[in-house]
Amino acid sequence: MKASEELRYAILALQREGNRALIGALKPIGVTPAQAEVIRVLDQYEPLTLAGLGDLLICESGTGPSRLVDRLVAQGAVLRTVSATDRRSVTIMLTPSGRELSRAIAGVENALYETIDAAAAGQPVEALLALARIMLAGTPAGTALAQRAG
Amino acid sequence: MKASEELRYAILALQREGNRALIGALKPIGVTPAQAEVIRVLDQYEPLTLAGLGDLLICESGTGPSRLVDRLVAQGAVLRTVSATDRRSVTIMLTPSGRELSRAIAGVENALYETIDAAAAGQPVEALLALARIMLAGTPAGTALAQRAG
DNA sequence: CGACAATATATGACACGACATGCAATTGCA
DNA sequence: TGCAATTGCATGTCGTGTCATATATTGTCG
Repeated sequence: MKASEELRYAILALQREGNRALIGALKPIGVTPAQAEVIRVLDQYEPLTLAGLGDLLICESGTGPSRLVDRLVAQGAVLRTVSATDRRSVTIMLTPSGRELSRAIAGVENALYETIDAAAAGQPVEALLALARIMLAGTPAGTALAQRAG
Repeated sequence: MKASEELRYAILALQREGNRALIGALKPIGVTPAQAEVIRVLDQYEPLTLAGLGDLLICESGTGPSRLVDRLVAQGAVLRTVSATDRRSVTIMLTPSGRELSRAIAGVENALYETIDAAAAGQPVEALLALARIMLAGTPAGTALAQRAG
């Protein structure tokens, strides 16, 4: 198998296995990985419009994460209000319950990052991130990641 | 942002962007990335049972890729017959039309791999693959990848 | 031989993820 | 001012991806 082919499937496999692990870890909290990302982004960047949120999400939902936010509103984690200055756009913020969720999610994520650090110990992770930045240059997900990575 | 956190989101972003690109490239052929993977695996390993196919897929579909195969049967790319020796299991094979699809998919994939090679030129791809193998050790997707990588 | 566990697959339910379309509010420009 | 283009969001549709459950067939053990 070519290196580039194995690379493609390795990325797919890592995403799948990581996501499955994250689903299990987040289950006691009652959120999915996509919902967790929204909550964590809001905790750091709120208030955001729907489009602004979409620009910061890696798991960006095409035209806008309307339905993703729908479910978070339904479970009381975020507040969605029509903007006063532009009645087309909506302002999205965490509720107190959502901020509490964010702290719980942060705990799960930190445990995950320790697992990753242990598995990647002694490996050239920085070089891999450099490769990722090259391949993601100019893409929406790459832009979102660059902005959030600071 | 921690390196492990950026690594997690980089993997997610790479998978998303790569998948979007692949969707577009496969659209003229009329198959999705998941369907393309099934066809390519079958072309190399047929005949397979449903469980055997699932063990070789990176995009493994939990209890079995029944519905994924359903659509390929519906569009005439694969043949699904009940096994003679064990009437519980199913034998899956490509039709001539499916083999033709496989060749078209191979062309799209090769173009993708050239793009990847160009973007990754001079980067430590082997190191990334080594890291991936470590992190995927013991997982279903990792086992599938190891077997297919030969 | 007969109950019972194990196996292979199918199916229902829910939440994405991507694309296309539709609608209301705003902007821009003659 | 009037009206078309644009913007921001919602929604419909399709195909996964994951988990739980159901069904049929086979193997096993008393």
